[in-house]
Amino acid sequence: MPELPEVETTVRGLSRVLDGRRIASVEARRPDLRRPLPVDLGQRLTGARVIHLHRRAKYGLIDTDRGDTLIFHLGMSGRWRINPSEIEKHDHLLIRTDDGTRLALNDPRRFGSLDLVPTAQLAEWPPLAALGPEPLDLTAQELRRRLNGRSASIKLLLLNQGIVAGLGNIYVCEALYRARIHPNRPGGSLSLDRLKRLVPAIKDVIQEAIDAGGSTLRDFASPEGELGYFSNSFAVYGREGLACGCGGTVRRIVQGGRSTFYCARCQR
DNA sequence: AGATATTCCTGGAGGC
DNA sequence: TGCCTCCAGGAATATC
Repeated sequence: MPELPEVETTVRGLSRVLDGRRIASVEARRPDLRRPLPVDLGQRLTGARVIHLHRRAKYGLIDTDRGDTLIFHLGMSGRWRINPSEIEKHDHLLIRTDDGTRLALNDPRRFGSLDLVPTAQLAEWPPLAALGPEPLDLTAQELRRRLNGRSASIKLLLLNQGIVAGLGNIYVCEALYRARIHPNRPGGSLSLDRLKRLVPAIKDVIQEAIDAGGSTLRDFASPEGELGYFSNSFAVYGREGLACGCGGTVRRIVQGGRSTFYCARCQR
């Protein structure tokens, strides 16, 4: 499931083939993903030159010299394929550049999105404006301020993109494990000392995953198609019933309708 | 306002 | 083998 590290890996991969290139053609093969695609997507992108690619939380941002930014979100199952040998089922958007590179955005579950926003108005675009800080920029003091007064579990609060932006289920589970914090702890009750364990744990797990080129669960592949390998490094995620290094056993509970994996012995 | 539940979608896994 | 049910999950939306 693409979280921040997978999106970062995707943006870096796309950057290698898109940065500086002119978009020769755009083909939307269906009118919507989770939302309708911009009706003028092809018209506004065709002929534009890509001048910068970047990322905010789990959004990939492609700036063009026409003053527009193409914003993609990979949802649950989205991935970009570069120079695919053939069009596959669920290739919803096709882009060809002036040097003949072909890109296909493939998203079977269609939880992803595509938007086109004037670059000058990016900061005010509601989905971006609502985001909390990047986890790699976070401090314990800032997180404490954002958790202050919140009674919901730290697990669910870390999934809230308005508090910290870019974390998903996998990396929240892994970060809480590394910080030895029980996922059910009310977020507002965590001491500054515990947040001083948690914030570096978040940064470490995110950075390690970026360095590993993104993890792969079922359906993530970096744009070139090679699989990331961080999933081999999960300490708790998807490991229900297996042993923790402390001698405890990894448990699975459901919070907010989604699975949380943790060790009840070392996470308190 | 915050907490909680529901919704979207497909493919893969597991049961029988 | 085939049919069925369940599950995965990000974020918008609805409801209390």
